[in-house]
Amino acid sequence: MGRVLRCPIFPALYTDMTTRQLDKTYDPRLVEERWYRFWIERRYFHAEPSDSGEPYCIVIPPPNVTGSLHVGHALNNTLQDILIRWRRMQGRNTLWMPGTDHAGIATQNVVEKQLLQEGTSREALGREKFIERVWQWKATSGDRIVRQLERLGASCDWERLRFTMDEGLSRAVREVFVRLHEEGLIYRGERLINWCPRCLTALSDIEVEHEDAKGRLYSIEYPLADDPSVRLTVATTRPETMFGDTAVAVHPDDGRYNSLIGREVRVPLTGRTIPIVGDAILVDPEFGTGVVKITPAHDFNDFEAGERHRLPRLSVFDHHARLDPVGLRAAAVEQSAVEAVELLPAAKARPKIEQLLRDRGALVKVEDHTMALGRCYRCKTVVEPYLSPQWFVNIKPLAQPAIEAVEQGRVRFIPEGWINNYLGWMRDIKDWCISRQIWWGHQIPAWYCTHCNKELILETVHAGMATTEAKDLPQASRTRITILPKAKPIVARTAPNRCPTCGKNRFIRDPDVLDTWFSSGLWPFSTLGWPDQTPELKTYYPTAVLVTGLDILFFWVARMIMLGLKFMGDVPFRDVYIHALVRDAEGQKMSKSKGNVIDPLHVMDQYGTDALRFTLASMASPGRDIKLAEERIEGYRNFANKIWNVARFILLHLEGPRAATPPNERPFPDRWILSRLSNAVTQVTEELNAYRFDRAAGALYQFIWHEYCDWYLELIKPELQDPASPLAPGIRQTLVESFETMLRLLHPFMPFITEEVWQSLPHEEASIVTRPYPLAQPEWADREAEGSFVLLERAVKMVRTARVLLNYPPAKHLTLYFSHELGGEERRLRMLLPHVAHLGRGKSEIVAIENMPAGHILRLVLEGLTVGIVVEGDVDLHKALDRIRKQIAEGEKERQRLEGKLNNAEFTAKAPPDVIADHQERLEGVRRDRVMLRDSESQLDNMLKD
RNA sequence: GGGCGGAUAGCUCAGUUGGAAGAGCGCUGCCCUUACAAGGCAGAGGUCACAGGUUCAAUCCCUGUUCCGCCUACCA
Repeated sequence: MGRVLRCPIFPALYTDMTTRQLDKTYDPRLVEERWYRFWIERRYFHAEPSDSGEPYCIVIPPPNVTGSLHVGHALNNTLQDILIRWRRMQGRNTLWMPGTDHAGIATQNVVEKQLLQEGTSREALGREKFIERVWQWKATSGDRIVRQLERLGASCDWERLRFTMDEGLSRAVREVFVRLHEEGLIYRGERLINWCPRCLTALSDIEVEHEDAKGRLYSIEYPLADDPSVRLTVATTRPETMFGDTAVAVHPDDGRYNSLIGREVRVPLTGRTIPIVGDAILVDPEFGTGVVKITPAHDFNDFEAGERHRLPRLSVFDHHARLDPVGLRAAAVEQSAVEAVELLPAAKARPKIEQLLRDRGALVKVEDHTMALGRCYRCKTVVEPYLSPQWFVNIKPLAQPAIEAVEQGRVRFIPEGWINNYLGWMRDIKDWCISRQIWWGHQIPAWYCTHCNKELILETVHAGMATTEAKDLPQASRTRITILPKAKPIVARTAPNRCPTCGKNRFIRDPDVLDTWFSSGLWPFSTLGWPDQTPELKTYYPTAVLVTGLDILFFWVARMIMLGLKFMGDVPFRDVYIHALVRDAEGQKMSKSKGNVIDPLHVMDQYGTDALRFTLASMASPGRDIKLAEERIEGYRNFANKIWNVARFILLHLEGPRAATPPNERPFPDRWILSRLSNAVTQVTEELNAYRFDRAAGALYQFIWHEYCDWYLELIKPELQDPASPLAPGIRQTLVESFETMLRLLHPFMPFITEEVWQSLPHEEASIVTRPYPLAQPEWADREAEGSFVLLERAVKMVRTARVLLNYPPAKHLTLYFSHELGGEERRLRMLLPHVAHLGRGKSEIVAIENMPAGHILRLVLEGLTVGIVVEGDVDLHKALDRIRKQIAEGEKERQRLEGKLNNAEFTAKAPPDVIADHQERLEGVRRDRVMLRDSESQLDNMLKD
């Protein structure tokens, strides 16, 4: 004990620990940061296109710059790092491309909150100053997530770190935008879009999260304009939108109403009359009253119905989703009603409207009703369908090739089940709203000639908004402009010099920025240098695999496939590995508000990075969410400690000569462990090839703990502890060799402890990081040794069981007789007996013989193996008798089951021969054991009577 | 409303081209045996959700039911 660890490469690494002894427990805090720096200094993670080896590239799902490492990141990046480190060790030209995402709305929110605390706002600052401020924020805090990924051990090529707002990536964004616009695949138009009244921006369809909410269904009577005695009853969940109604619809085949089509009804509380139209798409005559109001400016279905019937659009909300007095008056709402509801958000306006309708006698009934509510995915505010001019991608032409690529298997999904999800979404894809009314992001490369579009550029956001804006917002925001849909944009890579129409050079740039996911959609090629044809692009595109969570399948994965195919002419990645969501131990989604968040940084502090990584890998079974419990992490912390102590053991016993022994001269334990090791190598490699991280981790755990530690180390201890042992040099060699191989096998999963331990072993290379990944050694496979082990294990377990059963103290001498009924096993058993004696614990003298001496001998039986135990002194035999009776009962059940089966004519006629032979063999064993057990039972009985 | 996935030991989860049910944690008992008590050894614990069907044989394949997740959707 007490060897000094010294790093042979960088002795300085250990200067502060030169007197450090190998403690009994592994302390990750002492080693992790040190080794990470070592790896970075040696540039092990850096890749060049000119490097040797088949390229293997993964682009990181760029975390938000605002992000802090959460357990989902930890899982995602652990899996990527396992793949990358594994492939690097296999000699591939391995690039893990890292980067962060500017995360438009999220980042803007973070900085805005800061400004609020400082008593100011982005509007007061103005656009340029604000953006400057965000960059400043990014410079100081934006790298936090990068440092946390380093902490996780992520072997990214940090020299290539990218950011979605880098100049290079921004150039790619402009290039893509311009080209798509040139092809007519990007257009600007006034549509109903999802609007977040808190973020004050448009959202794409998938940025809206749906949830069921309790609401009410209001039935309201609309009187016929020319005959108020006839009233149509309309049901709505949102009575506040009725002011914007521009028609009511009935089913054209509905005999109750179709004669009324073409006549008009009066909208209650207004001076307006609107037409009755027939619409077979919108109206289900079976539902409700069969009459539907149409509000094209505030409902997606109604918007489309409005298109079909060329109805006007009346917007009655402002951009804070409050009832807008200007809009209300434009909709001819009665003054008293306007005063009652103006500037109220929908939820507050609803009871007032309910009262107004009641007073008017227009409210027929109100029922409880559940409805789907959309919320902003960033701030959870209820989104409002809102009419405004926006930019869109005409997505169908891009979607088609992306559908085919997956159908043809050019992009594989793992697990495959998600393919249908993907295809279903892609086939039904809607145009993508890509403009956002925020400041932080890629500003749209479109300019308007202020001369030619004079009337179309307004200083207010919406005709109805001026009043509310002036009231609520500071001075600076009033300069905000709205460019009406009819304005003609000039889309270009750089700002235009002169207007092609009028020749003047006064332009205003479109104030909108692009959806964050527009730039992340280019990530696999923009990070590699596109639009330039760089060596990186040629070498590493298409990338090997994308590792991601399901939550961004549509946001990100689908768009990368579409844009990759469009601009690179090839898929961005061959495989998409989709991992699960990490939940808490109760299966709840982790969230700050629930307070059930497991902080990976805290976990790493407490248990070590390797323990966290191994836990996540172990639990990454496909198709099932991960319920992460802290006890599990603790278990793998113990596993790390186990490895640490193996290293201590080996260093302790390494003194003395080592010699390579020819395979056929190796002692049984060495032959056995090498055979098992080769098996583990094969298994781990196969599982990694199939992205079965859980099974690979399981195989490693099983091999290292339960084969290597529990059996191999115990088997060789006597030889190592015997200074005169002629076998010791060979065993030492196998010991070091097998352990080093095992460390390499484990390294992608537990990089820190494997490096730490590896460095303490004799070695020539600089680091385990660049050592080759183990290959299965066919010459190590040894069926003979594996067969012997099975016999050994049985014999040892019997001796151990016997001691426990008899309550036999370890110090008390035990004489054991073994016999084996199977021919040919006798010799093998004799060879194993010294090991049995040693592993059986305590002092044992073991003899193998065919005929046991008569007398006070207790016999135990296990699968054809019999052990006779000479009992000395007083022992409690009742437990042993109970055990034997239990065995007899179990054997009896098994015997009946097997006999029943073998007596079944159909079974013997139809089952495969090997199955039948197996059954027969088992039956023979059971019968044999039965004789011995009965014998033991009566012996014990007699002994107890004495 | 549509689609997908899950239901196996007290807990978290593996597994089986259909042929004697597995791990980790927890629990019980013994052991501080000079690598490791964050350990060792020996145990207890399961009609593999329910009901049918196919088969010589079903936890596994098929059908239906119940419960739980997730994705998706315009039913006012």
